[in-house]
Amino acid sequence: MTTRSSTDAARVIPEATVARLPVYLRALTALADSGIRTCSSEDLATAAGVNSAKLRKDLSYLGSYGTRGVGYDVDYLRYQIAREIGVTQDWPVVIVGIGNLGHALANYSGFRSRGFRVVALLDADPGIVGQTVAGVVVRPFDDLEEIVREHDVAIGVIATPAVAAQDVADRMVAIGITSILNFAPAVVAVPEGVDVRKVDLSIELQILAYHEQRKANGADAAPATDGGAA
Amino acid sequence: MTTRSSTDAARVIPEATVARLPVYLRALTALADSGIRTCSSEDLATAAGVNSAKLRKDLSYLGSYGTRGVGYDVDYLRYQIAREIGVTQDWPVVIVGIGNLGHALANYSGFRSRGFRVVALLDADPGIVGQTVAGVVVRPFDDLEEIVREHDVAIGVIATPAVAAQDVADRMVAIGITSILNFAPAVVAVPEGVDVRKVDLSIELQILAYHEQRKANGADAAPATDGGAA
DNA sequence: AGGAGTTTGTGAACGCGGGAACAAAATGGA
DNA sequence: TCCATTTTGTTCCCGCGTTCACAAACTCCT
Repeated sequence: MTTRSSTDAARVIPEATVARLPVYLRALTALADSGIRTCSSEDLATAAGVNSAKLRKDLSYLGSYGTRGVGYDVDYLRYQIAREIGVTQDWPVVIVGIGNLGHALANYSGFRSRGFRVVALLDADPGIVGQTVAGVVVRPFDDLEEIVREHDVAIGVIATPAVAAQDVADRMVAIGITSILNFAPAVVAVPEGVDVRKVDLSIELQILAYHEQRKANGADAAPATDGGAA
Repeated sequence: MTTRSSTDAARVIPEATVARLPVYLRALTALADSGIRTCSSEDLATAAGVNSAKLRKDLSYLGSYGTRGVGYDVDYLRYQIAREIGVTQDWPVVIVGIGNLGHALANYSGFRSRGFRVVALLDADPGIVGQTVAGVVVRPFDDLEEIVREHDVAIGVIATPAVAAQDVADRMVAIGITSILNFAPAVVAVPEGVDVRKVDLSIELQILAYHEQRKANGADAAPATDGGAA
């Protein structure tokens, strides 16, 4: 129905679908590494831990990249999803706050292999600035603007203590960063047009604790889990 | 309508609400630390970064803990939410996989301060076993069962490489762990009754990248026949 | 005491996402 | 060529979650 050329970026993809595309991408990479060239929606859905109908609907938002009666070409679909997400190119990223978590993030190889390149590590603590982490020298937080301009950075990662998070976010936004991944246990407010995603380690544990408590409390039934695999 | 006593655990709280309760808890703690004794739903909603109507509806699933015309008693509400989530007691947790991320998790003070106690660090690598991390000696993965029985552990954290994740999960489930927090970039399948939550660092970045790409691609411009080639 | 002003708790409308079921399209065999 | 088989792409329906809007309940001032 909709005329969609291969460079048509005007289609609207539901948020829920966008959040699953990286999972499909990972599953496809795993399949490709196993030497599998073609797969059905059922196969891929199993590998990704979702329902096959949901998978097909998700993929249909991207276009018709499968062949009825046959399935999907693993490499082709992988490329199409990568292109849609935008990870065929490398995204430069800065990490602010080189504590325990920042350390781990700087060393995380999954970033580079999935389309991201850490161009700088920043910290406000003079005791940390100058240290070498993951082969990179930690620079003072005030260098943020220079680094962002030099590498045209659009994505920033906050791994500072909670109290510093809002300040860092404000500074990032002022300099032109438009996407923030926040690991600090704090709500950061940003103006319209800036995306923030948050990852809170203890919140995830608390959610598990809630369900765990209910299991223990006898209760009536199993608390429907989110992605419980079959 | 529903008769709800303070110890009634049969009420069903929507998943979306459960996921926000820890955020409210954090916001309340922040308010309490600022010396604020009472707050309105508007205040708390702002602090938590949500809509006040949503906040009130969420809290209404727990009971009527506010006072009309006045607001909420910060400490009282905080206790009620903590009790509902189940973090008035301490939950013992084991962390498997003491690489970069496991290291950071072991050192993360937010766990202990929010109701969780890391009772053991485990790794399958003999080169890591025996090291002291966060004041705890890393033990061999095979000690899992002994530790889980000794401390009555219900929650396990997986911070291993992707290939090991499913094995570790299977082992955890076999031993009786019923809640898993998975940091490995892999889908883990578990039987019914076991809860799994996953945190994938690069997936979060990929979601940001998708939106970033769309911002760059001519944004919301009217979808002319030709995809904006600007 | 009574009314004005606040703020909570909730009923109802609405929109999004999930899942089943089916039509459309491709392959392969007779 | 034509039919059976397979698997995708899509439509329809349902349930959950979000939001609006308002009645109920409490305080404070006169």
